[in-house]
Amino acid sequence: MARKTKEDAELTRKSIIIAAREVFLIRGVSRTTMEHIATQAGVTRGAIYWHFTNKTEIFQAMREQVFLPLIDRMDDTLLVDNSQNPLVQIENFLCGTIQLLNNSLETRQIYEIMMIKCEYVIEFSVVLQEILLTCSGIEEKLRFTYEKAKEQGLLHPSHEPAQLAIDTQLFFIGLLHMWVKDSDGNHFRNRAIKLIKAHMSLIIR
Amino acid sequence: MARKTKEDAELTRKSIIIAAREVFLIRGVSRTTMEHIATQAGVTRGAIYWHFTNKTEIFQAMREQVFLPLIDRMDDTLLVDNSQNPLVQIENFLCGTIQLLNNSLETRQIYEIMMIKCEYVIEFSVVLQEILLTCSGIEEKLRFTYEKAKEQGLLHPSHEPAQLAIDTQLFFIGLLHMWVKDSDGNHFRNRAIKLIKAHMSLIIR
DNA sequence: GTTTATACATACATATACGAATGTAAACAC
DNA sequence: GTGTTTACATTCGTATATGTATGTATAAAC
Repeated sequence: MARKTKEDAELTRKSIIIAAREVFLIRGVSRTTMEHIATQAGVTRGAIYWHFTNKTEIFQAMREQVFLPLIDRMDDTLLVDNSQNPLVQIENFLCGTIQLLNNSLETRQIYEIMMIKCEYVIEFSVVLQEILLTCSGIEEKLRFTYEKAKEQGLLHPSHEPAQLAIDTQLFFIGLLHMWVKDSDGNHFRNRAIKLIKAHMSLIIR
Repeated sequence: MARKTKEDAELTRKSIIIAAREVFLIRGVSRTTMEHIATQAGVTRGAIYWHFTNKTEIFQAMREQVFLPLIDRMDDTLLVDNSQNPLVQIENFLCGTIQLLNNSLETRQIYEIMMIKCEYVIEFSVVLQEILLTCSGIEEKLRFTYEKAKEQGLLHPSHEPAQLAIDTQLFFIGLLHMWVKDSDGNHFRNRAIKLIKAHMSLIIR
């Protein structure tokens, strides 16, 4: 059909990513075909192959929409802002992530896709490596913040920042996984904020 | 070919499940075909269709091999054995699971498949429900054990058994997920036991 | 205003997967 | 020892997915 302007082309590119997200969520990444995505986006496979070389590239484009903001927000909340109580900073970061999941359908769906609608085979091993790297980054920033808390005497003397950082990180990874799986919301989604506060209260004294 | 005895048939059935596990691990559940499994098992698709109606049924048969023992072991460690310190019981249960993963290739692979090589689409929603149910069971049993600990004065007065149970559960879910993803072993696998002890030490006083 | 590159749609060739139907030889029941 | 069922292997039809090649109309470059 008719060629479109650059702006139009960028629009269809984005609509393809949105369509992919919607179909990934329902059918899982492996089982969705280019045709599924094309139909959902209201284009043909030709359009998709013009913008992306294959499905993995669409997946990566989708993933960047949530991971880059996550790291930014983490830096903002944990590293930059130095005015607050470090423990409150951590709590704010964790609660902020949950609130983001609650408020942003897009983020919520992409998390769900990445956690339970995707098979991390060799083809996706790069993604897995990136996830591990991101986790290392989170652990480091948590440790940094817990160290600030220790310096300010907010922690129990026997608690080591490194241990607390990992414990909080694993708690939160577990929470995110259950948050995603608990689509009814009764077990984890509705209680997430309370669970975070309870976790932090275990650490304070 | 020649018909085999009942024992032989049971053997091929089991070899199909083993083959499925090996292929699932490499290619992911969605991307493995019956042909892949058949080739790996040294049989034809005909044999597989004789023993199982479809791939999901093979997956379920594989899954039962680890989930039923898990629940049994949980009951044994947390509920039945009343002689020990409840907090030690919990630690033993958690460490025991990690040791099982270390010692049993089969368990390790099935966990990996269930966590990062499987897409939980509608077809597998039953599995997801079962996982949530199992988690509820774990939480309940942890709470029961933490209540015993509180009765014995082993907990800090401000710590509620219900909160501790969820915190420990989420910590452990996170640990299992990272344990599986960390195939190099440097970040989580080698440190898992230490991390569990650190987590429990946060609770003791 | 002509040319060229772009942004797709369409068509095609190839490969793969599934489930069912059919074939078959030996185990088992009698 | 014959009939029947079992435990598969083989074959077939159909559907679906992929990537590429080609067609095409227009935006943009000049």
